[in-house]
Amino acid sequence: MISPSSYRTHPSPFESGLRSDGKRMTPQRKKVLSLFEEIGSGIHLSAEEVHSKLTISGEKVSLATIYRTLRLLVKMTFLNELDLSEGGNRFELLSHDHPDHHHLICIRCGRTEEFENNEVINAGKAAAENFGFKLLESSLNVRAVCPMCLNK
Amino acid sequence: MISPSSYRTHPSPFESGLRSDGKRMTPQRKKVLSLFEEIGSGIHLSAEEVHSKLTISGEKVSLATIYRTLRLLVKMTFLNELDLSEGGNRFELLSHDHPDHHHLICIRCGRTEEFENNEVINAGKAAAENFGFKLLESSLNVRAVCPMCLNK
DNA sequence: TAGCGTAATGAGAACCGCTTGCAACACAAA
DNA sequence: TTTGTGTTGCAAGCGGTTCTCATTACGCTA
Ligand SMILES: [Mn+2]
Ligand SMILES: [Mn+2]
Ligand SMILES: [Zn+2]
Ligand SMILES: [Zn+2]
Repeated sequence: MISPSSYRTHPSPFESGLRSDGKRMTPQRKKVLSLFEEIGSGIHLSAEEVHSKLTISGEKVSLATIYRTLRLLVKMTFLNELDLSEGGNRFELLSHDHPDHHHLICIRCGRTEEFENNEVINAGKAAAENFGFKLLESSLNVRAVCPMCLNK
Repeated sequence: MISPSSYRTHPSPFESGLRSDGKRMTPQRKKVLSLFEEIGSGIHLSAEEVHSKLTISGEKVSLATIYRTLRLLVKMTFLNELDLSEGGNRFELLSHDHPDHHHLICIRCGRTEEFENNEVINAGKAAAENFGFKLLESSLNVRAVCPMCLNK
């Protein structure tokens, strides 16, 4: 008789990515990626926010490990790292439907909206090409004040 | 007879801007702005770089004063502050011929090229408008690898 | 399923860019 | 010159991130 635990379940893309590189799956790594997958795309969290969200829901992962894991997840292209300025870098689930979006940030309250724009993508491509650079990524940050912060 | 020192020379825009705000002109402030004016626009210096350039040319200005002065010059719109990522913010002379340019940065050696693109400016305007935000500024940073860093 | 080699973690120190508190200093108005 | 207050230099402090190192634990192998 085959016990339930002996079923060989498909390793997740995360797990197989790790394995193929001599790295290991750990509960901490699972928790960090799951957090992003549960809250979905369009949310931009700082390392501290990831830490406190996990802590609040009873999971204990040290801040050092969170930083290490975020770096790893960015390198593995599960997450995207954003430099929106003001209080630390932020991370978001890399959504394959909206890979190249940009950000509109309220400098007062931090509210962040996303938008897509092909001209911006093309502008980045064109600039890199003109100077003979190999393009990696281009990011447009629009700093502004949101309606709520405007009238008060 | 009028002695040479009694000629009242026109105060610079910098000096009159300061005066009109109850602030004072100081040798330190002159030195920092002069450095930027001498090297011209299109050069992006970190606070540390400003400090070492002044130190090398025999001028002694403390790093704290340099940070304070850079902040002041940004507020007075003589300088522009850039967040190109990697090792501290950078400052450049605000050139009135190229006020709204963008940056192409080599992530290996730091080489930075400037380019202008109206579609990008319009994309920022449009995004702010769509969400009812009041636009402050928008900056496109293109991260790439320069030709020199590519072949080695 | 126990043993083992090595990757990963947690805790805290260190680091980096930047800001701030404070006493000494120096512009500029009278 | 005197005086008031803005500015400076120094050193301590701070927030975000990385590093060091002893301990833990993943997962391969027998
Ligand atoms: Mn986003
Ligand atoms: Mn520039
Ligand atoms: Zn707001
Ligand atoms: Zn380069």
